[in-house]
Amino acid sequence: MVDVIVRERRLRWPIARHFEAAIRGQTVRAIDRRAKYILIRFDAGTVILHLGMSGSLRMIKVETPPKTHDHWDIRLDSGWVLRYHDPRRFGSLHWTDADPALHPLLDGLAPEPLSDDFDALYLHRVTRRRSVAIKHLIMNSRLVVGVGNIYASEALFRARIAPRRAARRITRIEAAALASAIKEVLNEAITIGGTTLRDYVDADGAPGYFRQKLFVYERAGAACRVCRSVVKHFVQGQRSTYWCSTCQR
DNA sequence: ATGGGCACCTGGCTGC
DNA sequence: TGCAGCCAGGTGCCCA
Repeated sequence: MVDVIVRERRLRWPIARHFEAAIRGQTVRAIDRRAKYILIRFDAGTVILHLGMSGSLRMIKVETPPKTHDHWDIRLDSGWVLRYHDPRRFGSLHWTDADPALHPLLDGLAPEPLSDDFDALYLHRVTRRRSVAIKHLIMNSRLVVGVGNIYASEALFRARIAPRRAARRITRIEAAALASAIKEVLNEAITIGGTTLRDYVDADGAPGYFRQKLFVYERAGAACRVCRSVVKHFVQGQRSTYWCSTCQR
């Protein structure tokens, strides 16, 4: 049976008034994930949470005093607490008593990138008749999920595709290379614990080591690890893009 | 339907 | 040392 303490309701969306009452006294049945949303399933419904840019979850003992930006706790009978910390408050916390797949935040999300549903054929199909830059497209969660700003640049580098290319100009062969590159980048990053740029740590406090594997992200001005040309940087849709104009076409 | 831009925040770093 | 300005790992929403 869990108890819930909310200290700060003002996340990306305000935490609903009925949130605590909805889950108090229930038992956690399963933990799942859809795109970057974490799902905590109870008998009567599901908690849907997102870490945003700066959110983190930690299991701590109940007597540990909360720090600044520790916005909510889910307290377990065992004396352990799942505590959410998020300085920028871009994360979110929702409750649904319906099928979470039908929740507005999850309904309409693209297939899981590591599943068989996400493949060359799918990616080629969704790029048809779209003029948006390919980098922008692979960060659109209705078409591709799991690819944030770092992995977008990295996947395009591996697929040798220039980030500003119009999606509709991507060939079948390139779509295949890109779908593979996305799977590869995500799999490798997950295996070594993600990407720590500044302060990201996992649940045990360990940093992710994918930063050492980055080919272009945050390497502007440095030599391309493949061809030794200078890695370039520009701002695309308010986000930093990094690429090698020799390797990527 | 698609695409572009903005919004939500704090903190860390840089340069004056 | 202080402070202003800029940038950041995400993504939904509004408007053209």
